[in-house]
Amino acid sequence: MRLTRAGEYGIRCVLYLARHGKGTLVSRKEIAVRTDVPPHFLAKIAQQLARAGIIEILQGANGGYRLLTDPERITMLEVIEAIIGEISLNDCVSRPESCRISARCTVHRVWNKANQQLRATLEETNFATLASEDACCLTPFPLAGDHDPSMGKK
Amino acid sequence: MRLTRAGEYGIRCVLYLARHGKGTLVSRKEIAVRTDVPPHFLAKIAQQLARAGIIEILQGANGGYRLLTDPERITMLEVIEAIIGEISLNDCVSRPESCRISARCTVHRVWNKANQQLRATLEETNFATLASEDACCLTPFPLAGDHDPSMGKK
DNA sequence: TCGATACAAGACTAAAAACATCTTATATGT
DNA sequence: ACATATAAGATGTTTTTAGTCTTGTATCGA
Ligand code: SF4
Ligand code: SF4
Repeated sequence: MRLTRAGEYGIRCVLYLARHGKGTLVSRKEIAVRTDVPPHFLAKIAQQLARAGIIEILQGANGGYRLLTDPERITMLEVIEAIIGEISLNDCVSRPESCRISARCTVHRVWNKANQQLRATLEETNFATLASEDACCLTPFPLAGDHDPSMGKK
Repeated sequence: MRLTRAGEYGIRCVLYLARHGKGTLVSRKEIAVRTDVPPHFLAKIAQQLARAGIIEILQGANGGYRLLTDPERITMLEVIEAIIGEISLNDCVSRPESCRISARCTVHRVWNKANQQLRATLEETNFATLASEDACCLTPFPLAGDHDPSMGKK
């Protein structure tokens, strides 16, 4: 009953990009270092985010990732489900046919309700809100100026 | 982001017992067969439920399990957390120290809220309600009379 | 145009968790 | 005493998670 590491990393990535604004290109290395995510793992996560239409990936020298949408139009639910698939607290929530009594199961109804409620809460939260509040989801210290010359360089 | 099988099985076990009422002794074999849970797996789950004070286990010939509390005083949250531990949607919810920025992380606050909400929903649901509604969480067909001579026998 | 840089894509591996079973011991009713 | 029932934990299998590695492709700029 917990988020996977990949999901957490996906949120960090999108949040980092959101703080830089829609359309700003940021290198994978910078994101990886600043959000404390293994670079190759981030690559895989980014690909899923790209497939979901949340970010765009630019190849080549000076390549990187950038947000395709305004941060306020990206929800936590979107990002998480792009990475780990649709949230389902119990197997019978996403696949009622997996349990033959699901149609008349009172427990099933509770799970459905809880699941829907959880998804709604995550859908209410957008990345503009997350990024604008005073706190931030990044690891290393120099954050304010957004331009650390040591970043983006080997 | 899902319940484990053990958690699901624990709920089935308690619900089956709840339908028989507090204090009624039911053999492990009967519960296992009727709720479609592997008998040895059920044994382990039952031990956790016993440690949590939800059921009592009687050894010896004609042994079995029985509910210690009135079904209306047992919540889904209790049963689930007796099996899988405290619900925690993200690692930082149960162990804020696992992420050094949790104190000032906006994402962390969303998880906390969602987690609390989920636990509240499960806490609202008790087994008297679950057992009294027309549907039931059991697998085999003969349920009404509660006395199937083929059960409890080898 | 060539080399350096940066990401793509998927194969591969290690570790952990989930799921289940097996074995030996203990308790109880007849 | 014996049959029956669970206790407790060791063991085993499978699946998922987490992370790395390798080979290939795209872009920039000297
Ligand atoms: S018994 Fe009810 S809650 Fe359990 S898996 Fe089946 S439908 Fe879902
Ligand atoms: S960055 Fe925030 S949400 Fe992510 S683990 Fe740390 S505290 Fe939790």
